[in-house]
Amino acid sequence: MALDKKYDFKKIEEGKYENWKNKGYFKAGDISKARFSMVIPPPNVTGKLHIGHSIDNTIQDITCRYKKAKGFDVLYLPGVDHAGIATQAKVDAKLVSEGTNRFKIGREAFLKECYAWKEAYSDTIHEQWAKMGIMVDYSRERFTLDEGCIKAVNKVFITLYNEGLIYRGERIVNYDPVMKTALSNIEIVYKEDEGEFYYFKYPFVKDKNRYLTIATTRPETMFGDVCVVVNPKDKRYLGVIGEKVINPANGEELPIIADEYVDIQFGTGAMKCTPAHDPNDFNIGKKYGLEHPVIMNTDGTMTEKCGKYAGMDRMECRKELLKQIEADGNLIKIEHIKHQVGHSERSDAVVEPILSKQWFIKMKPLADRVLENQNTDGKVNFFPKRFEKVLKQWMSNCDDWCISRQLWWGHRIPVYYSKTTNNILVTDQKPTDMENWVQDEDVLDTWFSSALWPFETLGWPDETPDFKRYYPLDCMVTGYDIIFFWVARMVFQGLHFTDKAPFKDVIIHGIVRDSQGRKMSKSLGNGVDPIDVINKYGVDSLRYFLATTASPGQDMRYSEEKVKAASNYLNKIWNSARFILMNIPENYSNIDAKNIDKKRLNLVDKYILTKLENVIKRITKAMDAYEYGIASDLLYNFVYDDYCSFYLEMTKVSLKDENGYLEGTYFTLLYTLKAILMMIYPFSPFISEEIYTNLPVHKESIMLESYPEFDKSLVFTTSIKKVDALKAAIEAIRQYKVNNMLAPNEALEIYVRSSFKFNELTKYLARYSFAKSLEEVKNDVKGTSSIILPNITIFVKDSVDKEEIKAKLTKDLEKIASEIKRSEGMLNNERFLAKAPKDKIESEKQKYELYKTQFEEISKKLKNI
RNA sequence: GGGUAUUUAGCUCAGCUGGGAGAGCAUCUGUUUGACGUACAGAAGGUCAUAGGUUCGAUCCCUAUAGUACCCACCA
Repeated sequence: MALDKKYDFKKIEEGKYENWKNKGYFKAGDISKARFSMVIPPPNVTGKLHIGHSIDNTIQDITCRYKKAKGFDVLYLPGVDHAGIATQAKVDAKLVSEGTNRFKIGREAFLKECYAWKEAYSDTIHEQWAKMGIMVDYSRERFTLDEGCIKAVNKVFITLYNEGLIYRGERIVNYDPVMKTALSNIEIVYKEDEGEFYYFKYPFVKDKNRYLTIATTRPETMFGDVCVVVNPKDKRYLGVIGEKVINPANGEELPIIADEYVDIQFGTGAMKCTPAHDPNDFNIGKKYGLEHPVIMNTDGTMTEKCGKYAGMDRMECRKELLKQIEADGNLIKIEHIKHQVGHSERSDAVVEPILSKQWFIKMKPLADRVLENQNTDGKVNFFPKRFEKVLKQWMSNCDDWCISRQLWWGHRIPVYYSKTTNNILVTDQKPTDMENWVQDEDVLDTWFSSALWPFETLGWPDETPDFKRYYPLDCMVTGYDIIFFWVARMVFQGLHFTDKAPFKDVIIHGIVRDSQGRKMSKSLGNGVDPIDVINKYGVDSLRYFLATTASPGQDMRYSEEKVKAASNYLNKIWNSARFILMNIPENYSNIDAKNIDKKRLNLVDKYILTKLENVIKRITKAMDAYEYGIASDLLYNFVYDDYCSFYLEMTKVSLKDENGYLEGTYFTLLYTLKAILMMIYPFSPFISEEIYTNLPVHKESIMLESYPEFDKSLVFTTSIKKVDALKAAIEAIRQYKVNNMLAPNEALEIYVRSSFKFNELTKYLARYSFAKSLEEVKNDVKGTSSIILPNITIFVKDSVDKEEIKAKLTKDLEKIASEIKRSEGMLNNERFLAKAPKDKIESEKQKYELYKTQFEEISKKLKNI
C-alpha cells in the first residue's frame, strides 16, 4: 500500500498504457451513456511526430479523459493521412538515394514503395501515441487511403461533378517545378527574396529610335508577351495607344493597349502582358481576346516558342536572355529590389504561374453555405471565439480550389477519357471496355480526403451505426495554422454532404516555439523532440506543461524550466499522497461522503472540504469551457496553499487527536486526495493512476473512476471564518518573528482574544507558533505587542529591542494610514455609496473599521514604548 | 492595402462577466519542524506601453497613438 519514497516517473509510466489498452478502456461503444466524440487530426505518414503533435494530442486527450470521467461514452478515433505531396517527396528522395527514381520503376512499383513507407511510419506514430498516453480507440483506426475513404472520396467527387461544382478548366495555376505538380493557392508561401527589376527598351515599330521603358522581374516570360498595357489616364502614354513596339526578346511586334488595371505609379507605368504566365495578365488577355502562348514547361524548362532557349531551365534562360538584350543595347538598368516571391510549401521551390488544365472545386456556393450556417444554431463554436472570423474571412473571399495534382501517391481522379471521342466518364466503376478509355493520370489534393475525415472515418457514405451515433462530432482540436487548409474544408464538405456542420466545438491552439520565440524548423535545427523531454522529465510533466503554459489560441515558448516546474508539482502531489498513505490505517475504507458522520469532522477538516468543494465547482466550470490553463491554475493553488502547506500540516496535530475526530480526518485526507487525483488525472494520467491504485479503496483503474461532483453537504461556511483566523494568526506570528529577528522556533508567550470560541484551535496555533505558553484572554495583556486581525487579536510577550519594535510599528502605521485614506475616500464619496453594490460597500466599511482599530492600537503601543 | 493578436515583476507568462495586481524561474534572508531540500518559512521587485474618454470606481470597456508578432491580398 505504501508508495515508493521517490517519485520515479519512468517506473510509474511503465506498462500502464498497454494495460489500459488491453483492458479495452479506450474503446467507445457504451450506448447506455451520452456520447462524446472526437477524431484525431490524422498525422502525415512522413516521419516522426513533433512537439506540435504533442500539444494537439495532449489537449485532445485531456478533453477525452475528462469527458469519460464525467460519464460520457467517449470516442477518440485515431488515423493517419497519406499526405500526398509530402510523402511522395520523401519516397522520391529515398529512391534517388538508392540510385533510381520513380519513372524508372513505374507507377505500380512506386506505389508499393509508398505503402511500405506508410507502414513503417504508422508504427512510429503508434509508438509515439503510446508514449503520449492518448486514449485512442485502436479498433476504429483509419487511413485516408483505405477502402472506405476511397469510397467516400469517389462519392464526393462524382456528386460534386454531377452538381456542376467540380469542373475541369484551363487556368493559371501555381506550379511547383520541383515536385512537378499544380498546387492550390494556399499551398504557396510568400517570402521576401532579393531580386532584380530589369528595365528594357521596347523600341517603336514606326521609329526605332524611340522606345518605351518597361520593367520586369521575370525576363524569361517575355517570350510569352502579347502586348504592352498602359493606363488610359496616364498622360505620358496618351499618344502611343494603338501603336506597336518591338519585343526585345524575340523581335515580335506588340500592340500598346490601354486598361485601368495598370497602376500609373508603379514602375514605368507601362506593363508587358503575358497571359499564360501571370494571373492578372491572364484576365487582361481574356478581356481582350488575346493569345496566350505557353513558353514554359511544367518542369521549369522553356518551350520551343523560345527559339534557341528552348529546353533551357528558366533561370538559365533568364541569364542568357539578359546577355542577349544587353548586347542589343536594349538593357537600360538593373535595380536590386526585395520582393515577395511565392514558394512551394513542401519543396520550397519558386513556383511558376502556368496556364494549364486542372480540376477545380467551385467554391462560391459551398462557402456561402458555411457563412449562412454560422448564423444558425448549428454553427461551429470556436474556442477562442475570435477564430471564427478567420473562417468567415476566408470563406467570403476564396478562389476556386485546384484539386488535381500531378502526383502518383493519392486518390486517383475517377474520370475516364475516351480515346476516340471527346466523351468523358466520371465514375467509380472502371469502364468494361477499358481498352477504349484512359483514366485521368492525376490524383487529388491530399486535403480533399482530409476534408471528409469527420464522417468518412465513421463509415460515411453508409449509414453505419457509428455514423449515426457519433456524427456530428462533439469536438475538434487543431492549430490555427490549418484553419484554411482543413477546418474550413471539413465544414463546407460536412454541410454539403451531411447537412450538418461536422463538429459542434472546435478548440484552436497556438504553436510551440523555441525558447527564444522562433518558429521551430529543420533549417534552424531548433526543434524540440517530445521523446527527449519525456525521457528526461516524464510524459506527465510534458503534458502538464503543454496544456497549461499558454492561454487558448496563443503561441507558447518551449521552456525546460517550466517542464521541470511541472515535474516538481507532480512530485509534490506524490509526496502528499505518500504522507497520507503512511498515516491512515490500511484497512480504512470510507471514501464516500454519504457514509461520513459530519460530527466526526473537526474544524480544519471542514475547512479543507469546503475549500475543496469550492475549487471543484470552479475547476469543472473551466474544464467545461476547455479552459485548461485556468483549471490547472486553480488546482495548483489549492494543492500548494490550502492542501499541502496548510491542511496537511494541521493534520500533524489532528492525527494525534484522541477525542473522536480521527475518523473524520482519515476520511478527509482520503477524500481530498482522491479528488485531487481525479482533477490532475486528465493532465497527467500516469502518476494519477499509480497513486490511485494504491489507495485503500479503488477500482481497477482510474480510467473507470468518476470526476468529483460538487457536494453541498461538505460545505461548512462558519468553519472557514474560524480557520481563516487561525491561519492568519499563524502567519502573523511568523512574520512577527521575522520582523523582530527571532528564530522561527523561538518560544514565546502568546495570548489570544477572539470573537468566537477558540479552544478547539489552540493546539494548532500552539504548535505552529512554537508557543512557550498559549492562553485565551478577554482583555488586553500588558507588556505585549498586539496584532489585530479579523475576528482575532494576538498578544505576544515582548522580548526584543525597543528601537526595532518602534521602527517596525512606525512602518506599519504608515501603511495602515494610507489604507485608511483610501477607504475614507471611497466611503465619503456619495456617488460610491449611491451606486456601488451593497455588499461591496459593506465589506469596505468592515475593512475601514478594522484599519481604524489597528491604527489606534499601534499608536497606543508606540506611545507606551 | 485588409485583418487578428500582443505590450503586466529581472525573464517567460496568467489575470474568468470592471471593485485593493498573480505564478514559475531568477535574486536575497532564514530552516537537519518525523510527506517532499524536486522542500518549508519569509523578503524584495510592477505609474499593468502612451494619451484621451465612459464610470462612483479602469490592468480590464471605448477612441487615438506607438512598438512587436502573425494571417490574407499584392506591385508587373
